[in-house]
Amino acid sequence: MTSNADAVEIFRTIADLLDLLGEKFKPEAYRRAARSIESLTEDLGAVSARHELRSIPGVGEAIEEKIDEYLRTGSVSYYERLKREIPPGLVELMRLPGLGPKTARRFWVELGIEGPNELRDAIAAGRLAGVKGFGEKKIEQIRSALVAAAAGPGATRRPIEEVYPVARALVDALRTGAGAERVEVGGSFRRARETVGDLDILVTSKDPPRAFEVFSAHPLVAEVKMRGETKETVLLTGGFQVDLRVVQPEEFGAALQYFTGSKDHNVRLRSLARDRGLKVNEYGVFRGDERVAGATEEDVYASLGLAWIPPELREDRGEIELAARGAVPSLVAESDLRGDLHVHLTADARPDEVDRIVAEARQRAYAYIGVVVGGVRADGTGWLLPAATRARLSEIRSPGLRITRALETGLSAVPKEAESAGVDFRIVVPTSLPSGVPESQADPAPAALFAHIGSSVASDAAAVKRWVEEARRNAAAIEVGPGPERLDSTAARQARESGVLLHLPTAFGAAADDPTLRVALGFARRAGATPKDVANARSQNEVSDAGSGPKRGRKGTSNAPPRSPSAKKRAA
DNA sequence: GCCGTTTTCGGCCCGACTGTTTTCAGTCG
Repeated sequence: MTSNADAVEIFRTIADLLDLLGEKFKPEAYRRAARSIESLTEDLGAVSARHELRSIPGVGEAIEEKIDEYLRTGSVSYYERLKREIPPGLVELMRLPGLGPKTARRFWVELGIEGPNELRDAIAAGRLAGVKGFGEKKIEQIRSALVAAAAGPGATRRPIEEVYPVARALVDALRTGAGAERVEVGGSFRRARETVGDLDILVTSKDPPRAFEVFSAHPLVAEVKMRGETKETVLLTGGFQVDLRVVQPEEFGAALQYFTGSKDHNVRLRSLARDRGLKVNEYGVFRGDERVAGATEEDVYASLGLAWIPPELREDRGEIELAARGAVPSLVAESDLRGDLHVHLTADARPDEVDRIVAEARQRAYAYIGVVVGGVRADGTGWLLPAATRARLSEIRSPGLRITRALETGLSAVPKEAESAGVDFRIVVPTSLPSGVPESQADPAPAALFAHIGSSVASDAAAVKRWVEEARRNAAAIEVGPGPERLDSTAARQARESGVLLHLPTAFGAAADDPTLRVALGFARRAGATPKDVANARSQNEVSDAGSGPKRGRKGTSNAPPRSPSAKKRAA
């Protein structure tokens, strides 16, 4: 069995092994290819079958051959040979913080050390003392890195929704307490990647030392790792790393662009600049010694002949070409949202909860909401909101707001007891009725939305593909956002490219700083979604048309949610 | 090993910081 993730790991390790051999440019070439493969929305096997491997950025003749060999045989002979040449323990060594390929190689060549255990013993035996380039501090640094590595994996990337509150707290502290004028978070957080390895915070300040003081005194900060003139690195409790950089106002745009990345995007930008006789760094865009841009990101891109590119697209996946043609898509934004088809109440909600939801929808100026009135539990039994609450839903009127009722069911599994709910459309969730549970024979309401779909793409790309295909066949939207039950940005891109609309959770009833919607928007934007690609950014009219794509098989008849008579008239 | 509105060969982002140096190499992002 082959997988993209497996191929990525092979190419990453090849890069590390080549690093250890002292190769200059090959390692980056293999890493580049690995990053590209990681962000693919389909299996390498499918790309290979179409003979399109070379269209993957960073994949040329040699890497194409290795991918094909991997797909055929499950292994790569070049990789196997490198592993025989170089002790695998050296890769572990060079991955220790503060150590790199050069140092690991010196241990191997000069001291015969082939792995972490041997290095630990060598340090204990004093064999490093007196070796050129290894002073007391360096040896101590290595010793503690070894101890940390032995204690288990260090700080790993964290889900972006967990990082939101941390980012917010630090940004607030810098704004209010540190005299910082502009404050922005860059890095993969700003690009809305699913996971974030560290935070890069940029500020302008007339008093940098004060910014550093306030920052390192923040209650979340456990340890100051490093402080220079313009940059400070701290570790939070739990080991999460945050970098603070203080820049001049005239550099702010260039610095934000630079520290937002991605690496591949920046490399492309730099070579584009070089071709035009310009130089880009974090201080600005320069022609010789003259700064031609730097205060804003728009200036930086414009000086290179490019339209501004939303951070979520900066992955070198064709966005620079789009920006050169002035064809960057207008990605969906919060202000585009016009409703929510998936509003949950608690199962025992009282009628006044309905009024609360409606008030919130009005406050957001939404045109429609779909409220879940019942569904099917894992054991196959149905549940419904209390009768009085359902009655309130049916009778409540709110000018300009259409209220529809949804039932959560399996793809075809509608429990008989949920029949009486009187619903407008179904939300399909991954469940099936156990044998013996009576299934409704009535014509079910159409499926307009697929939700609660387990979607960690890395773990089961095939399952995501099946759900996207089912959503497409039902002409239903599919939910995108944080958490294991929603599609991530890679799966969202796959859905969008298959012509499936995305649905964003708008977090009814949540606290003002709840990150769910922001993260969902970020994922949708990473997937390249414009308002037209998002079900709940469409007008009520268009949403009512959700069932007008490829026809459902079986029992599907009407569109969902049903159009109001006036909507039908307008559409006609 | 990849790549090309100057190139199919000759480039490949670039600056901050640390430690160990006495002018710089290695690592990191």
